[in-house]
Amino acid sequence: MTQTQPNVSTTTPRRSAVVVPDKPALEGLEDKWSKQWEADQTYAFDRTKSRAEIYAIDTPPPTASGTLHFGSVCSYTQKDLIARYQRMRGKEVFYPIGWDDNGLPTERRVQNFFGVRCDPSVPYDADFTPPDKPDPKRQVPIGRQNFIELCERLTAEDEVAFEALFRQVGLSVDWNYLYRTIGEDCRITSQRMFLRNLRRGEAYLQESPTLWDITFQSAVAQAELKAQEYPGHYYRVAFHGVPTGSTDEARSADERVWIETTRPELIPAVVALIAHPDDERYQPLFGTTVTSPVFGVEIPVLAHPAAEPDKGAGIAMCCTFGDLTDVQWWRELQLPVRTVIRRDGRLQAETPEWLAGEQASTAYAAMAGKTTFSARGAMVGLLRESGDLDGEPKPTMRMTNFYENGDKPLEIVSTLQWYIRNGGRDEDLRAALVERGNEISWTPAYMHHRYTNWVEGLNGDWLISRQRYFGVPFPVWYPLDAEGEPLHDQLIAASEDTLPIDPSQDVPPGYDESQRGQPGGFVGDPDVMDTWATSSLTPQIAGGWERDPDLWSRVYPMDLCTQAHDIIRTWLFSRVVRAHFEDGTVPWSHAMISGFVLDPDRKKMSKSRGSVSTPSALLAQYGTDAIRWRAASLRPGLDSAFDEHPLKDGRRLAMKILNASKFVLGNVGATAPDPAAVTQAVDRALVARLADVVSRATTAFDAYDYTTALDATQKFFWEFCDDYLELVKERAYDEAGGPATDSAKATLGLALHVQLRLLAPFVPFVTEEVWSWWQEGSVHRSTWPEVAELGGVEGDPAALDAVAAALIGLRGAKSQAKVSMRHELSAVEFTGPQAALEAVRQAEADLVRAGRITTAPTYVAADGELAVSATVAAED
RNA sequence: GGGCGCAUAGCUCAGCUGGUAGAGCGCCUCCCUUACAAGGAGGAUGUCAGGGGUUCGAGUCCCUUUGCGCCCACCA
Repeated sequence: MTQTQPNVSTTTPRRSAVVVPDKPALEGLEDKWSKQWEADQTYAFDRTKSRAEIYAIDTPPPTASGTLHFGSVCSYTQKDLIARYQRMRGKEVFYPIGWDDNGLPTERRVQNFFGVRCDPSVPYDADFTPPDKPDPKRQVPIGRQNFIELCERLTAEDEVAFEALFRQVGLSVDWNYLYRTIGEDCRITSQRMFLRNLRRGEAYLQESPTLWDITFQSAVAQAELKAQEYPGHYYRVAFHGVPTGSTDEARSADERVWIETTRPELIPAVVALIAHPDDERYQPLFGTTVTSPVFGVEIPVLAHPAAEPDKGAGIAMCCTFGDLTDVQWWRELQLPVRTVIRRDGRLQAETPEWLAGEQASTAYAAMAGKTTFSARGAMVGLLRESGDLDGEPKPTMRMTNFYENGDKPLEIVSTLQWYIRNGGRDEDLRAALVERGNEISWTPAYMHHRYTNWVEGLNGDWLISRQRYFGVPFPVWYPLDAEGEPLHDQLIAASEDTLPIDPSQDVPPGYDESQRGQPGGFVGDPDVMDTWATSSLTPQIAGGWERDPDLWSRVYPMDLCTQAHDIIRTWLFSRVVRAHFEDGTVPWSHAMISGFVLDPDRKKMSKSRGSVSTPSALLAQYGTDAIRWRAASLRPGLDSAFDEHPLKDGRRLAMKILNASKFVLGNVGATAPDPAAVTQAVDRALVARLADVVSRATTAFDAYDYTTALDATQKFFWEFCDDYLELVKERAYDEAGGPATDSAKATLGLALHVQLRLLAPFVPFVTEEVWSWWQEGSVHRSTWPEVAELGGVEGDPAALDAVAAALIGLRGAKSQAKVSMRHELSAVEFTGPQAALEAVRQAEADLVRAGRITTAPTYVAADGELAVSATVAAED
């Protein structure tokens, strides 16, 4: 990474000449200034600063596969507000970003984009070119290396486009620190941390039932589940009592036990019937056996408290595996494994060994090789034939687990997988990780509950292996025994100094390539790590952990983590886990959680429903500053419905900044900010009010409350334009000059100088443009305004309100009379409390000119609000 | 079923430690005014979801009901 000295200017010397364009415009500002910022390295991180001077931000690496939607732009902008504020407060902001390009989303995009699919059995083809017209129905099988090359190619293209978009959004990230989660540094970091976890026993390999997506043919983690309603039927099916082992001599072979199931195709995999221990209906059966319908397999009837008496028939068929309750029963009751579902979701082709006898194997042949759906149909036919199906199936909607990006229900398959401990199976660890959550300060505070809730509800460790291709490989090999079977308990871990490695290409120490896959030789771990296993290390990746100890010592633990609330359970939690194990810390002291931007009908925006508002079009139409202004008005944590109307307001503000600044600097000729020249009462009142705004905006920003900071700032700005500017412009124009004119010009210069800086985090392009007309350096490297720089100007903010009310009263008189604002007024009378009248009297000269009052106003003391009456002069 | 959030003008929302209801948009009326017509000025608009309680006083605090949303659990 290149290290460049940023363009820092703590003082903001005025340009020798003020250059104001005749017709200032918003168009082109994004292009102009993003190029200039790059050229000047305005946001480059100065790594010579100490930890205390640095503000470090961990920001989500966006998935470059796919399009960015409006909500993401808002979310990234909200983080950027904090970054820009902290930078202006004098912090050296460490604000890197990366692309999360490995993982299933990329693979899926590549499959669709090129019309291919990965088949590891296909050999590498150096001359492979993807089909001209991708056919989603007939994806071309290609080898693993070819597939990875296509992933590399497409992500590289996507990332170029993404960087351009992010620059257009005006994020003040330091692009010199850009990382890719599939890049070499990331692979090293990810593998190194895995090896550390492995050495300490925090990562382990285990064969166990796993939630399995049959479409992607990979295990998925608990955090990636979504529960959805899925239509099905209840089938009432008979199991048969048998005399053997029965305590009840009266039982006969045709005695029936009725169960209800939604998955009759799993009857070949049944290992027990289970009812609640207190369920009187089934107590006589506990300890006996029954036989399954059609197949006649003898299975025990057992008691377990997880069985619910009021569900179905109250007695359940336990299969390996139909659902997570089956897994619990299998584990706690020590039942055998009888797997019939293959990893592709079909029933296995060969008749399982426990289905003994002619009848059973004939029956199974009707289901073999079929999908669960077809096999279910076949099984129902068999049950009807044997008379073991009672009545007609009853339709039902049941909640079923899906992979969050999948559309077929998950199966449960017993497989060998890598896990990282996360407290899901360990009370002490869980408590420690809950405690880590308490060490973080949360914005909004209630998001902390989401974290605690999730950690306390974990029911298993974190499954990190995926049976996929485009990801970080596990840096381990396994020796093969004399039969060529891998010895998983004797794994060979790579040493840290050889990373990154790919065990399918690299050879473990003591072996050579010819021994790969040979009996007595070795084999590489075939899986890759899940995306989250790598992105859980973004603080380490960005901060140079083990790669750049000097950098690491200056940025870690970081100050801020920013993200949306949907990934608290994944990204946020997983980073806490990794940091807890490696460093015994939380990775950052503060978490700011953003909400979603929803469809206008308040549904979650989704690409499939075609409702994603493309940010590019909106950015082009309204300008980046308008979009950012909108983002800044969305409070952390709260979802909001997409609405195009406010974007116009944002644009209006940006235009107003441009025009008001042009007026103040060009037409009026405001002078350099100089508090000492502010002498007039109304001018002092304005500065006093501005001091209050500075104070409020600063307090709000310090509390990550950017909406309040924006609110206070823009409210003042509009009043500044509508009232103060209108009021004093004649005085400021006055060619005769004098202290009163000097005071107006100085006040305008001072107010603009402060307001541009208050607005800079929100609308960086237009403020930078105006700043460049009269100041040196970037407004984004100038110092955040402080009350002290207003020179202790004493003023009464209430006086400003009184004068503004007077001016509004004068305009109201003209508006009611339906005449132009240029029209003259006479017989003006101000009525109100003494203090307000006094303030108005002090600004009388300004009011007379601004209101075109032709006769001396009169003042009448009275209770209540300040009121104005006036006579509109007759039309000419 | 557990947890969290929300309910204020037609719309989107602000109202901090309780003290006479606010903003923007939209709407109505007016104004081509030498910063701004993709503008400007003026104006109207509310049983603060319902019901209790504390208090001199409640949009704000407590209890409760209802409705909506999110997270988690729910697969026989």
